[in-house]
Amino acid sequence: MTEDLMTIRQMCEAFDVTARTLRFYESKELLAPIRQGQKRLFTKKDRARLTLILRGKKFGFSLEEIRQLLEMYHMQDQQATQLKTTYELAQKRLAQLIAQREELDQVIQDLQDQIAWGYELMRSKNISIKSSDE
Amino acid sequence: MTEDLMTIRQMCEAFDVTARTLRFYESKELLAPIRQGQKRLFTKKDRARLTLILRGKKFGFSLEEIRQLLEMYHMQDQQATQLKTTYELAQKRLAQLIAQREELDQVIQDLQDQIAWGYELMRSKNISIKSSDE
DNA sequence: ACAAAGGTTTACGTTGACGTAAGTAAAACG
DNA sequence: CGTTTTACTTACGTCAACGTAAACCTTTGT
Repeated sequence: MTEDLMTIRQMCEAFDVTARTLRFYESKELLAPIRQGQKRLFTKKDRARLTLILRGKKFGFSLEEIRQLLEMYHMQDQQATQLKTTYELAQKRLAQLIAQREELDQVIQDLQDQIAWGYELMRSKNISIKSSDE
Repeated sequence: MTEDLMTIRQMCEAFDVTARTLRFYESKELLAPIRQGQKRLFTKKDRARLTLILRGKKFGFSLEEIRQLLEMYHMQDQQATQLKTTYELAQKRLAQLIAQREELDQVIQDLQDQIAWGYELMRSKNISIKSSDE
């Protein structure tokens, strides 16, 4: 049962990141692996956090922004004020994300139109298209 | 009719970017304003491109990636090979964008769940919530 | 016993995307 | 006609997010 602990190397392989990255995240207080002597041991909690970190990164959140969002996960006993602040911050983020999705829909539409246009252009020039396997 | 030309300062105000940014984009061949002596004059085409650049940036495209995508807009007379390459590149991008949208939907869902959880937590602690105007 | 494997800290290097400052030149205004 | 305004080039600075190298432990297999 005590074996939900992972070494740094195992983490690297599981999440496809470098050891440097994990140590860097720790230095920025995004992760807090426990220590066995010198060595880091990453818990389930660390893995959950890392998943969120990597997900956040895909959408252009800075590490500092991610750090703030991560706080929300562990505020059970914190002060009310801070909780409320984070709650409001989360609301703002949500609004941003929804706006971002609308824009993304637009970008996808634009690109699809362009592809259709390019397709016609290619047809008119008799360029064979095929899939891509030569 | 020759007045779809804008100075750098006008561009800055219209798009809320700095002059440095516009010159930087030119140096990276993302923009190609015409010159009147030393001075840059930005055409409608430049503005269309800048719109796309800024839009692309919102979704984490690097300037180099954006540059490649921009090529598609002006390939009318180019070689077929290049056209085909770009066409395929656009297809890949499209797939990426759609995947990104799916992930974004997931992030939005997660955040909404968290907000609901935080809301309950706050209710249980009798923290007043209100809108935010106070 | 000892070398290879895996881990550590410390610290300088790098890349992308600009910021910022210095020093000119041209143009528009009072 | 002098002086602000606007713009230009050149070039060094910056910040985030790591990469990379050096120098060092410690365990583990043979």
